[in-house]
Formats: sequence, structure tokens, C-alpha cells
Amino acid sequence: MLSKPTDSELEILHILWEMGPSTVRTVNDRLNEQRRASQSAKESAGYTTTLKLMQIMFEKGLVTRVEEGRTHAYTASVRESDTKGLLLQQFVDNTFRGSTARLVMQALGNHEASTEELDEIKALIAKIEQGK
Amino acid sequence: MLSKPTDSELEILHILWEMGPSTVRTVNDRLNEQRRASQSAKESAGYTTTLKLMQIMFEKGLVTRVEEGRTHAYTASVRESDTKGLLLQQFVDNTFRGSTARLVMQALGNHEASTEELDEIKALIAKIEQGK
DNA sequence: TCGAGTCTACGAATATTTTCGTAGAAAAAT
DNA sequence: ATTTTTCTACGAAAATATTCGTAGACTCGA
Repeated sequence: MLSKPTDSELEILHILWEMGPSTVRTVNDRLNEQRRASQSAKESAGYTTTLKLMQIMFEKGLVTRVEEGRTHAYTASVRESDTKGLLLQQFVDNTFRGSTARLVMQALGNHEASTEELDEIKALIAKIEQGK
Repeated sequence: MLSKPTDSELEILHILWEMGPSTVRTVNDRLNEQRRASQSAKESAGYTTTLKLMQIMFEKGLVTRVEEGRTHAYTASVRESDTKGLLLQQFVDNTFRGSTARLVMQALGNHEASTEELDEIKALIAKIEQGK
């Protein structure tokens, strides 16, 4: 059963999805790199903080790990699209009363979407309509 | 400055947006009614739980209140579209790395959107493209 | 070989969010 | 008039999420 990751856990999952199997050290470095780059609200995380999070994620089944000599190589054990789908589902339920259409309207209304993005979306809609 | 409501606070805001100025009692009743109706994960909330939440929301400036005899009438002081926009922004940042297009793709890809909804969205896209 | 550096494990301090018990005042019911 | 109900205020417990200190084991270079 797919369990919902917290915000911090999601940050780590993103890195594992992007980089594949990684050590805690690698994840921690990348994490702090990203936070610095994006002026994230969060400070940089201590090594043991990231370690602990990843251990908890292991207990929850969000990641698997393999001993590689003295260190562990962690791998995401939930699929990116499944996880995002679940998060999206809950977000739509909580915030838009379950209405995907209203979510999309708000998203397109607020944000400047680029012409390319709009084209992509139009193409997707066309594809969905064909399937009906 | 618009502050981000927690999940419970959002649940209350929805009710205030829907019903206009309301007492704690009214909000609490409606809340539990909705939770029962939707088999929500949460149990029904005690009166003082809702009261405390609304007091906290008042301190945060999410709601205003007016004494009406012995009770208080609470009103949302943040706009629905602003609040949802903020939540959406943060959700897109956390979950889709800031890409609205990817959010929309996931939303349309996963969910069966109705023909009417798709038409609405197409119309919206057309309008945005005209504005460019 | 010894000391500095790096790893995991683990407990616990913090912070945040949610829940509720209790007390006191006011109103309503009997 | 007195009991019961219905409010608010408030503190604090409970639940959840985040952060980090410390200890012990292993590795590597001097």
C-alpha cells in the first residue's frame, strides 16, 4: 500500500528518482546544493538528519537499501508517477473538493504557462478525447 | 501577508467560504456532517477542538470575528482564490518542481475528466492564447 | 599504529499540528 | 431559584514531523 511521503521525504524521493541508487552522503549533498540554489525556506540539513529521514523511509517501505561495503545504497521503492498521483489526488480532494477541472483552471489561470506548455496540454486533451 | 492554512484550517475555511459568517457551533456541525458524508479519514471533531482551531485562525489573521451577543460570528478574511493559489503554488513547487504543465498533465492523465470539463479547459487555453 | 575522517544506529530534543479537559460566565429550561 | 445547557478562554496532552548529538565501528593516510 502506497503511503504518503511527508514534504521532507518527498524532497529525498525526488533526488533518488533523479539520481538512481545513492548513498546518504550523496543525497545529503545534493539536497543542500538544491536548497542553496533555490533559496529554499529551509536551511541546509545536517548529515545525520538526512540519514535519520532515510532510515525512517526505509522502515515505511518508501525506499529499499543494499549494503555496499560499509555504506548503504538507497533506492526509491515507489514509482514517481504513482506517488505524485497519490499526492495530487489528496491535494485535489482537500483543496478543490475533488474537482480536477477546477484545479486545472486555477493552475492555468494563475500561472503564465508558456506557449509550448499550452501546446503540450492541448495535445494531451486531444489524445484523451480521441480515446473516448 | 497571506499565510498558509494547515489541512484542518483549510477544512474550516471551506465552510466559511461556503456559508458566510458563522458561529463555531455551525461550523462544527457542518464539519462533522461533511466528514460523515464523505467517509473522511478523520473522526468527528469535538466542539472545543473546532473552537480552538478557529481561535488560532483568528490569531493568525485567517478569519475575523464579531461578537454577537454571547457568541462570535467568524468570517474568512482571506480570499478563496488567493488561498488556493498559494497552496497550489507550493504544491507545484514541492511535487512538480514548479512545472504547472507537468501538474496539469498528471491531473488530466490520471483522472477521467468529463467532456464538459475538457471543453472548459480548452476554452480557457484559447482565452490565454488570445491574450498573448 | 594511531588519529582523523566517515559510516550507521539510536535516543531524544524541537517544532508543528491536532485534540480535548476544565473552568467560569451567561442563558435557557424546569 | 436552581439546574442544565451553551458559550469562551486557556493550558496542556497527544500525535506527527524534523533535527541533531553521541556512540561505536570501520577505513585510510601519515
